Amino acid sequence: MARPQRRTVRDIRRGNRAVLLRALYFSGPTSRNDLTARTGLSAATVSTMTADLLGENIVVEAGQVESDGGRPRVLLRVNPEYGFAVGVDVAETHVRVGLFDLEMTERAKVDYMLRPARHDPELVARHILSGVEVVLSDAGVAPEQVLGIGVGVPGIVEPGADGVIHAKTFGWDGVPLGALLRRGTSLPLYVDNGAKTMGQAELWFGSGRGASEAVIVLLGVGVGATIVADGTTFRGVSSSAGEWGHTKIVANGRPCRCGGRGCLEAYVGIEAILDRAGVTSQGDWEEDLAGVLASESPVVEETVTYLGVGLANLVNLINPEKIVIGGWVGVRLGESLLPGIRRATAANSLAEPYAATSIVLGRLGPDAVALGAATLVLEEFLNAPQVARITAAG
Amino acid sequence: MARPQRRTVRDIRRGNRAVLLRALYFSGPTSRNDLTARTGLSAATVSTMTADLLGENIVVEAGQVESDGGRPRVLLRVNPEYGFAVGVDVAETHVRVGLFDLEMTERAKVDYMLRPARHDPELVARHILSGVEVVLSDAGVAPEQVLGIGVGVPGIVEPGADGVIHAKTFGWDGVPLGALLRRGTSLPLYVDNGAKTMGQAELWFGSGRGASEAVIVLLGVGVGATIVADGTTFRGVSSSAGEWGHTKIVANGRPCRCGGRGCLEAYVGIEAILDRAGVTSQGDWEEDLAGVLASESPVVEETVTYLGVGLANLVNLINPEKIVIGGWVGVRLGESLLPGIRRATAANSLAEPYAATSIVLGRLGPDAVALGAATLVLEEFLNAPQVARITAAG
DNA sequence: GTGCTTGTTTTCGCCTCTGAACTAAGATGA
DNA sequence: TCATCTTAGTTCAGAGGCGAAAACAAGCAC
Repeated sequence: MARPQRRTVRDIRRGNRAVLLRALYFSGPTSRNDLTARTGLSAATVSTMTADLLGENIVVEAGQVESDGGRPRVLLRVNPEYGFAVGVDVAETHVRVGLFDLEMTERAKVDYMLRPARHDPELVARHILSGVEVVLSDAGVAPEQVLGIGVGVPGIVEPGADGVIHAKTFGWDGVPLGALLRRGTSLPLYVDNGAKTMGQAELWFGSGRGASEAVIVLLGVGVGATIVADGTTFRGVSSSAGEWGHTKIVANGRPCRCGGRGCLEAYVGIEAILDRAGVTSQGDWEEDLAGVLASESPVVEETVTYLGVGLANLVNLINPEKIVIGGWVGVRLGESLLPGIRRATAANSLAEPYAATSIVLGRLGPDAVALGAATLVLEEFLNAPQVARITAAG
Repeated sequence: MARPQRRTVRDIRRGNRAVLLRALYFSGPTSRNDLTARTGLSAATVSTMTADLLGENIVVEAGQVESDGGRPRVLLRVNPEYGFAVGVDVAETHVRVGLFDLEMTERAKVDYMLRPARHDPELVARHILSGVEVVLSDAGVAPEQVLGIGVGVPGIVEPGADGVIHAKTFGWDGVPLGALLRRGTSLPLYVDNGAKTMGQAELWFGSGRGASEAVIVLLGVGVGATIVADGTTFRGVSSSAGEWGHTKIVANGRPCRCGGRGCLEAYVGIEAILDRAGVTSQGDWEEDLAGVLASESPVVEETVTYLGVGLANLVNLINPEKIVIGGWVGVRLGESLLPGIRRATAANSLAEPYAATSIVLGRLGPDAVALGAATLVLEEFLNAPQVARITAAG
């Protein structure tokens, strides 16, 4: 029942080109010979296609490897400077703009502080646009070299060209951030939920690397998840899939800031943890959390249990091969409590799917949101290199 | 990060052939002219391809439609008798074997009763194999005409050729039903969880028809779900995705027969409903449930609430465009309580994803499991018609 | 230098799609 | 009755794509 999609002989070339480029990107320097094995394409096709890519400067040579008794292999790699991607993290307290080359090395970045409760959409858009200018000039990159701008934001992002956002905690209800940005730039824009961009980053460059069915959970102020099915982020019909933090684990339980009751976030979100521990925060949540973890408080054990229930629900429903625990709260909890979290998950899930899952910690830091946002641009580039280039130039 | 998959020019033909056949199958009698519009293929391609399909007897003519002032269109349809599919429902109390033509019209069926607690795998396999012989001879269909056998079973089915099953309630732990069956037949076999085959049936021929992102839930003795992503059943890494009945909605809640606590099934499974209502069953659960529903018992309202929580978790996590409530308990509850179920779901889910979801009742009866199992064969046929035929013949 | 090995490119045949020209089959109206 | 119009379906030539195999390239060993 998959959407009918006619194919013509040209699509093959495009598809195989993407396959080749992906192989080249993820395997690092590789010879044409290796590429035939990796992609399954014939040597002939690899040869002509790499010739094209070299001619377009998308791929460059990267030395040789002598072989015992035969012609040496010429190594190829994706040209990291063929183009650049901007990644933006719009968070509660700041807007961060980073410029990345194709290898996702950060070339420049700039932060703008946001006053809490001052999340004027126009201001945020201005920060992003001026941030783009700043990082470009800092890194000496021309706008024509930029393949696109990825933006990670809190809340739900409607599908569609306007990038309309609903973020209750932000006071945004129907803010067309994409449209606001498009007034100031003609570069391709990709707006997505920040938990999803972080998930994207962990999937491509962090602990989720190589997984095809996975869930990357984000534990921080908010609680969310990125569900990965068949190697790509699952978005659901209106792009809001993955709102794990507001699934209920205690029917009619603790009230949540979303207005509901018994949400997972109302147990394992940072505010909930501190509240349940009876901590009145002085503003530094990280320190507060460290205090709770160092204490003998039963809240710690309870938190592990609740988290285990939440994770077990994912195990039973999604049956992933890997669960990555990310977000600063998640990583902090995991550092000392991962074995307990695994036990709690096992206790609440079915044996078969649990046995198929490995639960690991994320290994990217707080910059993962911006990196993941830039990865949206990279993904587009790898899927259809020439098209992305044209759009960017136009 | 999707699996690299090289394509050659031949794959195009295969893919387009599948596209064409699907269009023909789901649109009913259609002219070549309509097919060009529906598939996006050129008239030339449609012409040569339909000629092939007519030659192979996969497609047949189905009359004409006169047009005002031009050559009349010749209607085409899939030949319902090109091949047949066997669908098997292995349930707690019986094994049912049905023979379906390509239009999924049931041509013959046979039931075998199972004594409770007498679920010998060998016996079940023998029932299935002799059932296949019976329905074939009843319908006068030769084995060579059968494209495959689909089997829906309780529990988790491991991916792989042996069709290994883990079904706690059945007393099956690692039963290789597929391997047992293969000893008695050379036809292609498809073994899948019964909730998934039922979901498949509702998706293709029932209330889920046309939905691309959907969840079909099954409420009966057990509670499960079929998650549909991009038009196909999502299975997870080891084929056990969708174990919704054992997701927790009350941390540390009521004990469940799976050994866990607070599972959804321990609140809305039929045994749980009756237990919570204080009914001691005489054996006729349908009557018992009717009694509970007719009473003023608060258990009814509570059940609606718990079900709403479970459904809301799906809404938040999966963001489907449609939720179909199936299974005999689900349909019975839904008949009178659907508005309340919708309210309870709304109360426990986020506004945006809830607004994007419609919650409807399943419209296929208890035969949906066998029908869905046969649909597994149909799906294979539509995806690669010629390959399926060859396998069946071999 | 001559043979051997291995990597890369070129040549050639086959396959698929599409646009355009062409054929088929009925309606219409003088 | 028959020329003309309209719409459906088929045929053909051309372009683009892939793979097998032959050809070419570039080292090593003796």
